[in-house]
Amino acid sequence: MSTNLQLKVEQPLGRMFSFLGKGYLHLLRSKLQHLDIDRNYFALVLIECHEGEITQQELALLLDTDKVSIVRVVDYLSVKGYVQRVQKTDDRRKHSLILTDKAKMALPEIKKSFSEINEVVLNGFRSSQTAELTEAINKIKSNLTGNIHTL
Amino acid sequence: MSTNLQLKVEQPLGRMFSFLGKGYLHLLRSKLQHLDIDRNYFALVLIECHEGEITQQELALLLDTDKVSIVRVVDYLSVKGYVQRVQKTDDRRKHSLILTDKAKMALPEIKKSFSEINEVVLNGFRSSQTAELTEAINKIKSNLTGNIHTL
DNA sequence: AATAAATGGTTAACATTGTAAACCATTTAC
DNA sequence: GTAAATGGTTTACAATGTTAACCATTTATT
Repeated sequence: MSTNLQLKVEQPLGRMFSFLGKGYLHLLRSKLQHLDIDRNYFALVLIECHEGEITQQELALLLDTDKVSIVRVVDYLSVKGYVQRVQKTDDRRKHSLILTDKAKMALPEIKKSFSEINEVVLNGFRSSQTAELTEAINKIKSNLTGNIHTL
Repeated sequence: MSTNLQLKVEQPLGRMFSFLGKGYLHLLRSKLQHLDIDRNYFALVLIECHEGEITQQELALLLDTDKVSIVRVVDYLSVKGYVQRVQKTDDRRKHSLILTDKAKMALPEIKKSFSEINEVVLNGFRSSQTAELTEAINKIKSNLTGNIHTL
Protein backbone atom coordinates (compact mmCIF):
# COMPACT_ATOMS: atom_id res chain seq x y z
CA MET A 1 0.00 0.00 0.00
CA SER A 2 1.76 3.09 -1.33
CA THR A 3 5.46 3.52 -1.78
CA ASN A 4 4.64 6.74 -3.57
CA LEU A 5 5.19 9.08 -0.67
CA GLN A 6 8.83 8.30 -0.28
CA LEU A 7 9.68 10.19 -3.42
CA LYS A 8 9.43 13.38 -1.44
CA VAL A 9 12.21 12.26 0.84
CA GLU A 10 15.68 13.45 0.16
CA GLN A 11 17.82 10.68 1.52
CA PRO A 12 18.45 7.61 -0.53
CA LEU A 13 21.92 8.47 -1.83
CA GLY A 14 23.82 7.06 1.10
CA ARG A 15 21.51 4.11 1.54
CA MET A 16 21.56 3.48 -2.18
CA PHE A 17 25.34 3.26 -2.19
CA SER A 18 25.32 0.77 0.65
CA PHE A 19 22.61 -1.19 -1.07
CA LEU A 20 24.59 -1.38 -4.30
CA GLY A 21 27.73 -2.34 -2.45
CA LYS A 22 25.94 -5.20 -0.76
CA GLY A 23 24.30 -6.37 -3.97
CA TYR A 24 27.65 -6.38 -5.69
CA LEU A 25 29.14 -8.52 -2.95
CA HIS A 26 26.21 -10.95 -2.98
CA LEU A 27 26.61 -11.42 -6.69
CA LEU A 28 30.33 -11.98 -6.31
CA ARG A 29 29.78 -14.56 -3.61
CA SER A 30 27.24 -16.44 -5.67
CA LYS A 31 29.56 -16.49 -8.64
CA LEU A 32 32.36 -17.86 -6.48
CA GLN A 33 30.24 -20.24 -4.43
CA HIS A 34 32.35 -23.20 -5.38
CA LEU A 35 35.38 -21.81 -3.59
CA ASP A 36 35.76 -22.54 0.09
CA ILE A 37 36.03 -18.85 0.91
CA ASP A 38 33.17 -16.40 0.83
CA ARG A 39 34.98 -13.11 1.41
CA ASN A 40 38.27 -11.28 1.24
CA TYR A 41 38.60 -11.98 -2.45
CA PHE A 42 39.96 -8.54 -3.14
CA ALA A 43 42.60 -8.91 -0.45
CA LEU A 44 43.92 -11.89 -2.38
CA VAL A 45 44.06 -9.87 -5.57
CA LEU A 46 45.97 -7.11 -3.81
CA ILE A 47 48.42 -9.57 -2.33
CA GLU A 48 48.96 -11.01 -5.76
CA CYS A 49 49.73 -7.55 -7.15
CA HIS A 50 52.45 -7.16 -4.52
CA GLU A 51 53.45 -10.80 -4.32
CA GLY A 52 55.97 -11.50 -1.64
CA GLU A 53 56.35 -7.90 -0.64
CA ILE A 54 53.18 -6.78 1.06
CA THR A 55 52.87 -6.48 4.82
CA GLN A 56 49.66 -6.41 6.81
CA GLN A 57 49.91 -2.68 7.36
CA GLU A 58 50.32 -2.04 3.67
CA LEU A 59 47.31 -4.24 2.96
CA ALA A 60 45.36 -2.28 5.56
CA LEU A 61 46.13 0.91 3.69
CA LEU A 62 45.04 -0.53 0.37
CA LEU A 63 41.81 -1.83 1.85
CA ASP A 64 41.00 1.37 3.75
CA THR A 65 40.87 -0.45 7.02
CA ASP A 66 42.88 -0.98 10.19
CA LYS A 67 45.39 -3.53 11.33
CA VAL A 68 42.96 -5.32 13.64
CA SER A 69 40.61 -6.11 10.78
CA ILE A 70 43.56 -7.24 8.71
CA VAL A 71 44.53 -9.76 11.34
CA ARG A 72 41.10 -11.27 10.89
CA VAL A 73 41.35 -11.23 7.12
CA VAL A 74 44.76 -12.89 7.14
CA ASP A 75 43.72 -15.39 9.81
CA TYR A 76 40.75 -16.36 7.67
CA LEU A 77 42.70 -16.67 4.45
CA SER A 78 45.47 -18.56 6.14
CA VAL A 79 43.16 -21.03 7.91
CA LYS A 80 41.56 -21.65 4.52
CA GLY A 81 44.98 -22.24 3.03
CA TYR A 82 45.20 -19.25 0.71
CA VAL A 83 48.01 -17.22 2.28
CA GLN A 84 50.94 -17.64 4.59
CA ARG A 85 52.68 -15.22 6.90
CA VAL A 86 56.45 -15.09 6.57
CA GLN A 87 58.48 -13.06 9.00
CA LYS A 88 60.68 -10.55 7.21
CA THR A 89 64.36 -10.72 7.93
CA ASP A 90 65.08 -7.02 7.60
CA ASP A 91 62.40 -6.11 10.15
CA ARG A 92 61.24 -9.03 12.21
CA ARG A 93 58.09 -7.24 13.33
CA LYS A 94 56.76 -7.36 9.81
CA HIS A 95 55.15 -10.29 8.06
CA SER A 96 55.24 -10.74 4.32
CA LEU A 97 52.03 -12.20 3.00
CA ILE A 98 52.52 -14.81 0.34
CA LEU A 99 50.02 -16.75 -1.70
CA THR A 100 49.78 -20.51 -1.62
CA ASP A 101 49.42 -22.57 -4.79
CA LYS A 102 45.75 -22.96 -3.94
CA ALA A 103 45.34 -19.20 -4.07
CA LYS A 104 47.28 -18.95 -7.30
CA MET A 105 44.94 -21.52 -8.84
CA ALA A 106 41.87 -19.62 -7.69
CA LEU A 107 42.95 -16.12 -8.56
CA PRO A 108 42.33 -16.19 -12.30
CA GLU A 109 38.68 -17.00 -11.82
CA ILE A 110 38.35 -14.54 -8.98
CA LYS A 111 39.61 -11.78 -11.22
CA LYS A 112 37.45 -13.03 -14.03
CA SER A 113 34.42 -12.82 -11.77
CA PHE A 114 35.30 -9.24 -10.92
CA SER A 115 35.37 -8.37 -14.60
CA GLU A 116 32.18 -10.25 -15.34
CA ILE A 117 30.30 -8.57 -12.53
CA ASN A 118 31.52 -5.19 -13.60
CA GLU A 119 30.21 -5.97 -17.05
CA VAL A 120 26.87 -7.13 -15.72
CA VAL A 121 26.55 -4.12 -13.49
CA LEU A 122 27.52 -1.66 -16.18
CA ASN A 123 25.43 -3.40 -18.81
CA GLY A 124 23.82 -0.87 -21.11
CA PHE A 125 26.33 1.86 -20.29
CA ARG A 126 28.03 3.68 -23.11
CA SER A 127 31.71 4.16 -22.37
CA SER A 128 31.11 7.86 -21.93
CA GLN A 129 28.57 7.04 -19.24
CA THR A 130 31.02 4.77 -17.48
CA ALA A 131 33.57 7.53 -17.52
CA GLU A 132 31.08 10.01 -16.13
CA LEU A 133 30.10 7.58 -13.41
CA THR A 134 33.72 7.13 -12.42
CA GLU A 135 34.19 10.86 -12.35
CA ALA A 136 31.06 11.34 -10.27
CA ILE A 137 32.12 8.68 -7.80
CA ASN A 138 35.53 10.22 -7.38
CA LYS A 139 34.04 13.64 -6.88
CA ILE A 140 31.65 12.31 -4.27
CA LYS A 141 34.47 10.53 -2.55
CA SER A 142 36.53 13.67 -2.30
CA ASN A 143 33.52 15.70 -1.20
CA LEU A 144 32.89 13.16 1.52
CA THR A 145 36.42 12.73 2.79
CA GLY A 146 37.00 16.47 2.57
CA ASN A 147 34.10 17.00 4.91
CA ILE A 148 34.40 14.10 7.24
CA HIS A 149 36.75 15.88 9.62
CA THR A 150 35.29 19.35 9.36
CA LEU A 151 32.70 18.60 11.96
CA MET B 1 55.25 2.37 -0.76
CA SER B 2 53.37 2.07 -4.02
CA THR B 3 49.63 2.12 -4.38
CA ASN B 4 50.20 2.41 -8.09
CA LEU B 5 49.75 -1.24 -8.93
CA GLN B 6 46.15 -1.39 -7.82
CA LEU B 7 45.04 0.56 -10.85
CA LYS B 8 45.35 -2.59 -12.87
CA VAL B 9 42.74 -4.29 -10.74
CA GLU B 10 39.18 -4.31 -11.93
CA GLN B 11 37.22 -4.42 -8.74
CA PRO B 12 36.63 -1.25 -6.80
CA LEU B 13 33.07 -0.55 -7.94
CA GLY B 14 31.40 -2.66 -5.29
CA ARG B 15 33.84 -1.68 -2.60
CA MET B 16 33.59 1.94 -3.63
CA PHE B 17 29.84 1.93 -3.22
CA SER B 18 30.12 0.44 0.25
CA PHE B 19 32.79 2.95 1.10
CA LEU B 20 30.65 5.86 -0.02
CA GLY B 21 27.64 4.52 1.84
CA LYS B 22 29.63 4.30 5.04
CA GLY B 23 31.12 7.75 4.59
CA TYR B 24 27.67 9.19 4.05
CA LEU B 25 26.42 7.62 7.26
CA HIS B 26 29.42 8.80 9.25
CA LEU B 27 28.83 12.33 8.09
CA LEU B 28 25.16 12.09 8.97
CA ARG B 29 25.96 10.81 12.44
CA SER B 30 28.42 13.58 13.08
CA LYS B 31 25.95 16.19 11.95
CA LEU B 32 23.32 14.76 14.30
CA GLN B 33 25.65 14.04 17.20
CA HIS B 34 23.60 16.13 19.57
CA LEU B 35 20.61 13.79 19.28
CA ASP B 36 20.48 10.78 21.56
CA ILE B 37 20.13 8.42 18.62
CA ASP B 38 22.89 7.52 16.22
CA ARG B 39 20.98 5.50 13.62
CA ASN B 40 17.61 4.73 12.08
CA TYR B 41 17.10 8.34 11.13
CA PHE B 42 15.59 7.38 7.82
CA ALA B 43 13.13 5.03 9.47
CA LEU B 44 11.81 8.03 11.37
CA VAL B 45 11.39 10.01 8.18
CA LEU B 46 9.51 7.16 6.59
CA ILE B 47 7.24 6.80 9.58
CA GLU B 48 6.54 10.50 9.41
CA CYS B 49 5.57 10.21 5.75
CA HIS B 50 3.00 7.57 6.69
CA GLU B 51 2.11 8.96 10.09
CA GLY B 52 -0.19 6.77 12.04
CA GLU B 53 -0.62 4.28 9.28
CA ILE B 54 2.59 2.37 8.82
CA THR B 55 3.12 -1.11 10.18
CA GLN B 56 6.42 -2.82 10.80
CA GLN B 57 6.07 -4.97 7.70
CA GLU B 58 5.45 -1.94 5.54
CA LEU B 59 8.47 -0.24 7.05
CA ALA B 60 10.50 -3.36 6.33
CA LEU B 61 9.51 -3.11 2.67
CA LEU B 62 10.46 0.55 2.45
CA LEU B 63 13.81 -0.09 4.08
CA ASP B 64 14.64 -3.17 2.00
CA THR B 65 15.02 -5.31 5.06
CA ASP B 66 13.23 -8.00 7.03
CA LYS B 67 10.89 -8.00 9.97
CA VAL B 68 13.49 -9.19 12.45
CA SER B 69 15.68 -6.18 11.75
CA ILE B 70 12.66 -3.94 12.03
CA VAL B 71 11.93 -5.24 15.49
CA ARG B 72 15.39 -4.07 16.46
CA VAL B 73 14.90 -0.69 14.80
CA VAL B 74 11.57 -0.11 16.48
CA ASP B 75 12.85 -1.37 19.84
CA TYR B 76 15.73 1.08 19.59
CA LEU B 77 13.60 4.03 18.58
CA SER B 78 11.00 3.26 21.19
CA VAL B 79 13.49 2.83 24.03
CA LYS B 80 14.91 6.20 23.03
CA GLY B 81 11.44 7.66 23.09
CA TYR B 82 10.98 8.44 19.41
CA VAL B 83 8.20 6.04 18.43
CA GLN B 84 5.40 4.05 19.99
CA ARG B 85 3.72 0.86 18.92
CA VAL B 86 -0.06 0.96 18.87
CA GLN B 87 -2.01 -2.20 18.22
CA LYS B 88 -4.39 -1.79 15.30
CA THR B 89 -8.02 -2.49 15.99
CA ASP B 90 -8.89 -3.84 12.54
CA ASP B 91 -6.09 -6.43 12.71
CA ARG B 92 -4.72 -6.95 16.16
CA ARG B 93 -1.59 -8.63 14.88
CA LYS B 94 -0.45 -5.35 13.36
CA HIS B 95 1.18 -2.46 15.13
CA SER B 96 0.88 1.09 13.91
CA LEU B 97 4.06 3.04 14.47
CA ILE B 98 3.48 6.57 15.67
CA LEU B 99 5.94 9.34 16.39
CA THR B 100 6.33 10.94 19.79
CA ASP B 101 6.58 14.69 20.23
CA LYS B 102 10.30 14.23 20.75
CA ALA B 103 10.55 12.70 17.29
CA LYS B 104 8.43 15.44 15.76
CA MET B 105 10.76 18.02 17.26
CA ALA B 106 13.82 16.26 15.91
CA LEU B 107 12.57 15.47 12.44
CA PRO B 108 12.97 18.89 10.83
CA GLU B 109 16.69 18.95 11.55
CA ILE B 110 17.08 15.33 10.57
CA LYS B 111 15.59 16.09 7.17
CA LYS B 112 17.64 19.26 6.97
CA SER B 113 20.79 17.22 7.59
CA PHE B 114 19.83 14.87 4.80
CA SER B 115 19.52 17.79 2.41
CA GLU B 116 22.72 19.39 3.59
CA ILE B 117 24.70 16.21 3.20
CA ASN B 118 23.29 15.63 -0.24
CA GLU B 119 24.43 19.14 -1.12
CA VAL B 120 27.89 18.56 0.32
CA VAL B 121 28.24 15.25 -1.42
CA LEU B 122 27.03 16.57 -4.76
CA ASN B 123 29.03 19.75 -4.45
CA GLY B 124 30.40 20.78 -7.82
CA PHE B 125 27.84 18.75 -9.78
CA ARG B 126 25.92 20.43 -12.53
CA SER B 127 22.29 19.43 -12.44
CA SER B 128 22.77 17.43 -15.62
CA GLN B 129 25.49 15.45 -13.85
CA THR B 130 23.23 14.77 -10.90
CA ALA B 131 20.57 13.51 -13.25
CA GLU B 132 23.05 11.27 -15.01
CA LEU B 133 24.28 9.92 -11.71
CA THR B 134 20.74 9.10 -10.66
CA GLU B 135 20.13 7.39 -13.95
CA ALA B 136 23.37 5.42 -13.66
CA ILE B 137 22.54 4.33 -10.14
CA ASN B 138 19.10 3.16 -11.14
CA LYS B 139 20.50 1.28 -14.09
CA ILE B 140 23.09 -0.40 -11.90
CA LYS B 141 20.43 -1.27 -9.38
CA SER B 142 18.28 -2.96 -11.97
CA ASN B 143 21.27 -4.71 -13.50
CA LEU B 144 22.15 -6.02 -10.07
CA THR B 145 18.73 -7.11 -8.92
CA GLY B 146 18.00 -8.56 -12.34
CA ASN B 147 20.99 -10.81 -11.98
CA ILE B 148 20.94 -11.66 -8.34
CA HIS B 149 18.68 -14.67 -8.80
CA THR B 150 20.00 -15.88 -12.14
CA LEU B 151 22.75 -17.79 -10.47
C1' DA C 1 75.17 1.62 25.80
C1' DA C 2 70.74 2.47 28.12
C1' DT C 3 66.33 4.04 28.16
C1' DA C 4 62.21 5.96 25.89
C1' DA C 5 59.26 6.17 22.08
C1' DA C 6 57.33 4.38 17.96
C1' DT C 7 55.88 0.51 14.99
C1' DG C 8 53.90 -4.14 13.33
C1' DG C 9 51.16 -7.34 14.82
C1' DT C 10 48.09 -9.82 18.18
C1' DT C 11 44.45 -10.45 21.60
C1' DA C 12 40.36 -9.31 24.00
C1' DA C 13 36.08 -7.03 24.64
C1' DC C 14 31.92 -5.01 23.17
C1' DA C 15 28.27 -3.20 20.10
C1' DT C 16 26.12 -3.49 15.62
C1' DT C 17 24.41 -5.97 11.71
C1' DG C 18 22.84 -9.92 8.79
C1' DT C 19 20.58 -14.22 8.69
C1' DA C 20 17.84 -18.18 9.97
C1' DA C 21 14.77 -20.86 12.84
C1' DA C 22 11.30 -21.42 16.03
C1' DC C 23 7.47 -19.43 18.28
C1' DC C 24 2.87 -16.94 19.67
C1' DA C 25 -1.31 -14.56 18.59
C1' DT C 26 -4.40 -13.50 15.27
C1' DT C 27 -6.61 -13.68 10.94
C1' DT C 28 -7.96 -15.97 6.57
C1' DA C 29 -9.13 -19.91 3.75
C1' DC C 30 -11.19 -24.30 3.12
C1' DG D 1 -13.80 -25.86 12.84
C1' DT D 2 -9.39 -26.95 11.53
C1' DA D 3 -5.36 -25.72 8.64
C1' DA D 4 -2.65 -22.36 6.68
C1' DA D 5 -0.94 -17.79 6.38
C1' DT D 6 0.47 -13.41 8.49
C1' DG D 7 2.52 -9.85 11.82
C1' DG D 8 5.45 -9.66 15.20
C1' DT D 9 8.80 -11.47 18.76
C1' DT D 10 12.63 -14.13 20.59
C1' DT D 11 16.79 -16.63 20.31
C1' DA D 12 21.02 -17.83 18.40
C1' DC D 13 25.11 -17.36 15.75
C1' DA D 14 28.40 -15.44 12.53
C1' DA D 15 30.45 -11.25 10.55
C1' DT D 16 31.98 -6.53 11.07
C1' DG D 17 33.47 -2.05 13.27
C1' DT D 18 35.81 -0.03 16.98
C1' DT D 19 38.68 0.60 21.01
C1' DA D 20 42.12 -0.51 24.28
C1' DA D 21 45.74 -3.10 26.00
C1' DC D 22 49.65 -5.88 25.04
C1' DC D 23 54.25 -8.10 23.15
C1' DA D 24 58.26 -7.99 20.34
C1' DT D 25 61.13 -5.38 17.76
C1' DT D 26 63.08 -1.32 15.93
C1' DT D 27 64.33 3.66 16.09
C1' DA D 28 65.46 7.78 18.43
C1' DT D 29 67.49 10.23 22.36
C1' DT D 30 70.70 10.92 25.65
